[in-house]
Amino acid sequence: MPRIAGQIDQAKTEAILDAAAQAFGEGGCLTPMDEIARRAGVSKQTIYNHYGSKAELIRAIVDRRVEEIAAPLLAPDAHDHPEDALAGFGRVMIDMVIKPKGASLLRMTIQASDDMPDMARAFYEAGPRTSRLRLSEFLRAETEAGRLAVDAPDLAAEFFAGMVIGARQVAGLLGLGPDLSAAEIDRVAREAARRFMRAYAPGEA
Amino acid sequence: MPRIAGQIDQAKTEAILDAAAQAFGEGGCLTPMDEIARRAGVSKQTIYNHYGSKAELIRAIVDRRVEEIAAPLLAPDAHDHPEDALAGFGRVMIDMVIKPKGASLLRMTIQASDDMPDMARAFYEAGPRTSRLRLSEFLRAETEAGRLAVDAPDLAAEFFAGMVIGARQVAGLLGLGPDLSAAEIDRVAREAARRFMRAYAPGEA
DNA sequence: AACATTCTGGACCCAGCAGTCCATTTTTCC
DNA sequence: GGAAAAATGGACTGCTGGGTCCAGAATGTT
Repeated sequence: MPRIAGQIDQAKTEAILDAAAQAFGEGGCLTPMDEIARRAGVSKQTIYNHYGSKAELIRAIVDRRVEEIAAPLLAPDAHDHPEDALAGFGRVMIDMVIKPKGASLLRMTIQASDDMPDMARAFYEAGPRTSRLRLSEFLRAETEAGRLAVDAPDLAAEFFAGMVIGARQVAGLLGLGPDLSAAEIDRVAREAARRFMRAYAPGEA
Repeated sequence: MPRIAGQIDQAKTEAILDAAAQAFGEGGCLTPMDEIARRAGVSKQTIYNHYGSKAELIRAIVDRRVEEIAAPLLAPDAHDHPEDALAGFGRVMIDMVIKPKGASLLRMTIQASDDMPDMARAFYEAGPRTSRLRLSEFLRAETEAGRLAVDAPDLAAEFFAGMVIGARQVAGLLGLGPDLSAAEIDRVAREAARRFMRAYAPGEA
C-alpha cells in the first residue's frame, strides 16, 4: 500500500484548519472556500478530501477551538484567598472574550447557528455553561468553608461572570476593538472580585 | 401633479419595514428579498422604489428599532429606594435582551457589521452605551446623596448591567430560547439589585 | 376623460460561490 | 523503477440571490 493513509493527512489537516479558522474569523463564515484553499497553500479539492463540506469544516474548527479555549478556564484555586481566586478567574474570562481567537469563535458560531443549531448548543455547553458551573462549584465550596455566604451559587456565578465580561463581548461581536490593556484587565478583574466579596460576605444577618 | 408623492408611500414603507424586520429577525440577513416582498404583500420592485438596496433597508430597520427599543430604558427613578430603582432598571434590561425584537436586532446588527461598521457603532452608542451612561449617572447621583458609595460609576454600571444580562444575551444569539418567565426575570433583577446594594453600601471604611 | 405616477408580477441578467471533474504531477511505499 | 494513492489547478456545473426591465393594471389628479 503506497502513501500510508493518514500521515501527511495530519499536517495538511492542521494547515487547512488553521487557515480556515483565521479566514472565517476575519471575514465571517461567508469567506469563499477558494480563499481558504489559497491561504492554506492547498488545492480546493484537497480540502474536500479532508472535510466533506464547508459545514463539516466549520464544525471541525468550532470543535477544536472550543476545547482549546476552554482549557485554561480551570476552577478557581481553592487554596488562595477567595478574592484572589476570583480575580484570577475573572482575568481568564476577560482574556477569553477579548482575544481574537475567542471573539471570532463566538462570532462564527453565531453565524452558523441557523444551519447547525446542535453545534451552537454544543458550543454553549462547552463554553459559557461549563465556566459557570466551575465557578458555581467553587462558590458552593467556599460557602461551606465559611469564607463566603452564597445562597444561590448558579445565579451568583452568573453575576460574577457578567460583571467581568460586561459589554465587552457584544462590543467585540460588533467589531469594535478590545480597547483594554493587560493592566486594565487586571484592574477590572480585581475590582469585580472585591465587590463580589462584599456582596456575598458571610457574617451578616 | 398626480399621485402626490409620499402619501401612500408612508403606509407601504411601514409594511415593508415591518415585514423585513420580522423576516430578517427570524431567518437572518440572508433572507432573500423575494421573501420580504412576499411577506409585505408587495412587489419586489416596490421595495426598490422605497429603499434603494438591501443594505439601505437593513439600515432603516436598525435605525428605527434602535430608538424604539432604547426608549423604555429611562434612567432609574431617583425617588424610589435605590434598590427598587435598580431592580426596575434591571427588569427593563433583561426584557430588552430577551424579547425577540431586541435579540433579533442585535443579531442583525452583528451580521451586518462587516459591511457597515458605522452602523454597528451607531447601534452600540445608542444601545448598550447610553444605557450604561444613564445607569452611571444614577449611581453618581445616589452616591452624592449618600445612599450609595460608588467610586467608579462607569465600572459599577458595567457590573450591574453584566449581572442582570449575564449569559442570556449570548444564549439568545446562539438561538437558544429565552427560558425565563416574567417571575424569574423579576427574581433575577431583584437579587441583582440586592447584591449590588451590598457591594456598594455606604458607611464602610 | 386624459394623464402622470406608482404598483404588480414575472421574466430576466449577472455575480458569487459550493461542490465536481479531470488530466497531470507529486509523493510514498514495495 | 513502478504502482497506488493523493495533491494540483483550473475549467466547469448548478444554484441562489441581488437587482433590473417591462407591459399592463391600479390609483390618483386636473
